[in-house]
Amino acid sequence: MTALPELIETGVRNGLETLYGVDASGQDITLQSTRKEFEGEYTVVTFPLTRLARKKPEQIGEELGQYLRDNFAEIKDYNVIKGFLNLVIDDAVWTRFLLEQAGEPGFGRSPDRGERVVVEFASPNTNKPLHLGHVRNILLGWATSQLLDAAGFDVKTVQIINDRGIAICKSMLAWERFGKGATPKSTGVKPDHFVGEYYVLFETRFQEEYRAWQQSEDAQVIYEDRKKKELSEKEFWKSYKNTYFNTHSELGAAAKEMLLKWEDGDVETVALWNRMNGWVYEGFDETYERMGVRFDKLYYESQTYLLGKDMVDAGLDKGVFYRKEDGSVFVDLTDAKLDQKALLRADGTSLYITQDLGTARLRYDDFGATRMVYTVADEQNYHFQVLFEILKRLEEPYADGLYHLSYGMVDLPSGRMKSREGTVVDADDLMDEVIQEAYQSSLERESTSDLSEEERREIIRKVGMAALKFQIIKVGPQKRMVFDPKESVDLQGQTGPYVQNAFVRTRAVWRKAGSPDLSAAAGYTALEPTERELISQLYSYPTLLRDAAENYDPSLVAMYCYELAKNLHKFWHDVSILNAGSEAATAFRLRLCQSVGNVLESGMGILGIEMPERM
RNA sequence: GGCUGCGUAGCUCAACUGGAUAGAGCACUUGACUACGAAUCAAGAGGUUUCAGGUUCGAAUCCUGACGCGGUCACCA
Repeated sequence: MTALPELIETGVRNGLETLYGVDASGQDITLQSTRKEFEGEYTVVTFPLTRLARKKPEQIGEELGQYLRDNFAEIKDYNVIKGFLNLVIDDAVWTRFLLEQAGEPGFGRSPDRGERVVVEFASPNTNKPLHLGHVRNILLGWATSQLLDAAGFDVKTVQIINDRGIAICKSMLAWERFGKGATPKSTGVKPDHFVGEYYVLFETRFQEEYRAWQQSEDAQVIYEDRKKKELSEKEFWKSYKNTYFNTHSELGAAAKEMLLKWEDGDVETVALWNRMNGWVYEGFDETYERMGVRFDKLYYESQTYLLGKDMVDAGLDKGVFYRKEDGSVFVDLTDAKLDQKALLRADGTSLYITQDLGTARLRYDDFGATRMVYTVADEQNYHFQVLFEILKRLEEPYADGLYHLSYGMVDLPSGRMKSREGTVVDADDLMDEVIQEAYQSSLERESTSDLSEEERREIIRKVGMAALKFQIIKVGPQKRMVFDPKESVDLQGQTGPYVQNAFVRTRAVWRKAGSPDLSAAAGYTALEPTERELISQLYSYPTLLRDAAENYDPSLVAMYCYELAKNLHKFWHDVSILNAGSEAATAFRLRLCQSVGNVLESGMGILGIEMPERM
């Protein structure tokens, strides 16, 4: 069976040729699904055809509609409204599709492409626990990886963990000085939070030190010397903070010394570093597991930050890069409307971008992937433009398959999250809250009262996580989004639980039906509008998945699932299944429920959302 | 300031990439459970798509300008 959109498009082209004698092979046919208020499933827009056919849009619609109806059994009828030709598909097409194709295992998924893609997401620092920003990153990255998997790619998920640098040294120093040997175990604090507390403690102590110093004579001299008219004293000290850290601060000096010792491989320092990072990973693993994401490989900056120098050499040989007199290496990207960018310092040490060059190659060597997706917030758009341009000029074999999955930051109603103002929303707390929310909501219902405590807890977990995940994933990646943690996460309306509820209904009716004989379904021919709507929606699932994958946009899948669930609810309300009046109708509707349920489970599964059998 | 992204109902988001009367949910008003599950359904109200021009059969979408809000402009990561 030819896919309907292709069938219609070629039909239109043939029609144009037959009716008007014009060659429409190069003509784009504007085809869309028919809006709800009109009859039909597909709509051809005839405005663009006026130039070819040299007739009015209405007349083209009329003539084309007749041609299509007469020549294609699939097209049963048509109607024309202004420049829109609405086509009514024969019910036999829908029933055949439902009974023969929609139920196939893996329906909607594309066949194997034999192409590998690496998807990076999460990639946190190790000095603090994960927060709401990471949550969006992780959900988006994971869903995209599953989406690409459904589109036939061989997907590997990775992250690069920033486990080195001054930040973790601050935590280490604070723990060493003020921790008195406390451990996550001895305090009962989740290990990554434990480490984060020492990072915060460092900042607190540092601020105390800084404020005390501001009263000193030295400080006053500096202030008098450098103050600017437009800055108040308070603002001046705020802007001077980094300089203070690097020049006067005792704590700052100690932290920097610790970093140097780490870089020198000092045994004690490295041991402490390992210990504290170990705690962090233990905590992260718990969070990842709760979120339902896995990684095929972890990269650590401590092991990769020196990479990329050989690629700089290769670039110099190729003449893509150039060396300045002081020995630093640059690339000139001004002809690509980008800037000049440093790749190596004068002292030969590497930079962030150098490391990214190296890890790109490393991933290629590790996986042989021809595509790589980087899930990183849009504040790094420029960085990735530069990175990708450089890799292209180096003629790396994967250079054409690079994609920056850029996403907008998550804002609170009060604006951007700021750790200094203590407005950061913790990932673990957030999950606790939504599950608590689902628990409260479940108290109002009796539907699972016969289940064991453990089963009910599991359902509540699934419902809460679905609410959280769906709320975040349903927003298009590029869009900055507002998330209000104080406002309870919705469980009704356009939400994850709403979709789950539709799924649960499809299962409930099957439980009730027992194990029925469905062979009578073939005898059902006259579809209800709500059934036709559901089936044509199922029909579009494979295309939807391909589109979403091509655009790296899981929100399209979320919206699709919502729409499908919505129609299932309407169907549920409009028609009777077990008391349908005929064996054929009951059997057919059970099949329909089954297929809708499967697709909902498949689509939501791609988003990392689990479906409960009951709720 | 240069570059860049965004601005849609009170709020959170859509709009199939230029197509029909700009759609959903939340909140608000109203109706539907002795029915296969009411975490549901149905109905109402809510809009000068920031503003001003332009392109064309047709603009939330493309172009120009203004206003507003982000991001980014290191031999930092």
